[in-house]
Amino acid sequence: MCGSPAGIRTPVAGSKASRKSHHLFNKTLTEPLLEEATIAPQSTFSVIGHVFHQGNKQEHYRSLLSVQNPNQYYVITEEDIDKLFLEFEAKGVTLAHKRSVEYIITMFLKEATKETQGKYIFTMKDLKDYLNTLRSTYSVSFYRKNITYLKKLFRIAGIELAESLKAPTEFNVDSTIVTVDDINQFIQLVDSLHISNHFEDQKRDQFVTAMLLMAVSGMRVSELERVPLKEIDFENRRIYLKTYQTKTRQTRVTFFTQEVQELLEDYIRTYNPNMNQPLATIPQMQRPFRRKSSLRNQKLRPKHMRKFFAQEWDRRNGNATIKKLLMGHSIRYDINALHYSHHTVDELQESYEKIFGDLRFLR
DNA sequence: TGAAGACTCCCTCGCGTGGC
DNA sequence: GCCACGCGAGGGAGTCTTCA
Repeated sequence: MCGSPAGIRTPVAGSKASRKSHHLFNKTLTEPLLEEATIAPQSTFSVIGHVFHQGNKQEHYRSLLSVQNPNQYYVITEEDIDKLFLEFEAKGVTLAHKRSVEYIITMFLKEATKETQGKYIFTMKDLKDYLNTLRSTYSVSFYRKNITYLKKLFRIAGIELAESLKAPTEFNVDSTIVTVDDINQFIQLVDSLHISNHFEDQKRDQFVTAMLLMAVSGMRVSELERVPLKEIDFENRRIYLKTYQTKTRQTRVTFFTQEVQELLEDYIRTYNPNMNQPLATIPQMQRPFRRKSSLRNQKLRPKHMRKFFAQEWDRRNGNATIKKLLMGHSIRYDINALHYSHHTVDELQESYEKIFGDLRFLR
């Protein structure tokens, strides 16, 4: 193992350092291969040939190494890393996702390998130690992520260990239960901050309206951010989400209650916001939870509004297929929804009214 | 305040299995 | 051999926290 267990979080988490290390993914391999490279104090390597072998890539790289036991080493080249990221670029993944994979790969290369002129070399023991450290330091889900992208890199590099890497299956599910009372208490808490001048009028109204809109429509925070106010059909209480506005790239329609309709209209009348902008952005929704300790220490977050929608729909015995359609859940394996249970927008809204028509929070 | 880091959520894919 | 089904792995976007 090349790094100390405690060293994983700090050096890589240092954003400046990790940003600098991104040169890994842009550099092309031009240097002579492994000339007089040293891997570890006890192991000396030197180039013994530059002939490209058509067979196993790892054998080829090992053939370039003059070591006592070449088979115990695994080699990752910058070209392998470039190939990994070429795939992401070709797919057009988001910058955030690319960065998160870069972070995982950089962490591995830095902590578990030795770099010599554009080559990253490690042993099985290095890998085992690294994985043990990861497993004991981070959550299961983050450990799983690491396994996923290391496997991908190993496959590209022709490292057979890829097929031996298995991640634990368990993962954490946020099973927070959210009721009308929970949301009422939350609003009271916000109002207490408002009264004590910790919340400006507009901020309070924007925050509460946005939270309730998500609670009654089932929209995600990111979806709320992508819908300009002018695209909300206030009169009919409908929101048509386009492909670029949803997480799943599927269009859908969702609805909101009369109470939220009144809140939205009041907000617009009172503050005259830019109708080309959304009701609230993600930072505007998140910041109060960081800034205000009483909000920070309670259980609800913006994402729980969508959970409330799903849970309250069930508590009121709403139709499961319609819930899927309103929330934008996949119906790929739902034969009923896919082939038989089709609904017009009016029918969906009629069902919505039956279930959520009397839903109110502010009494 | 924005970006990075550390997760969480949930959709899709692929493979194994069992019934016909 | 085909098909339906279930399940776990893979994968990528979303969300929240931390940091400079």
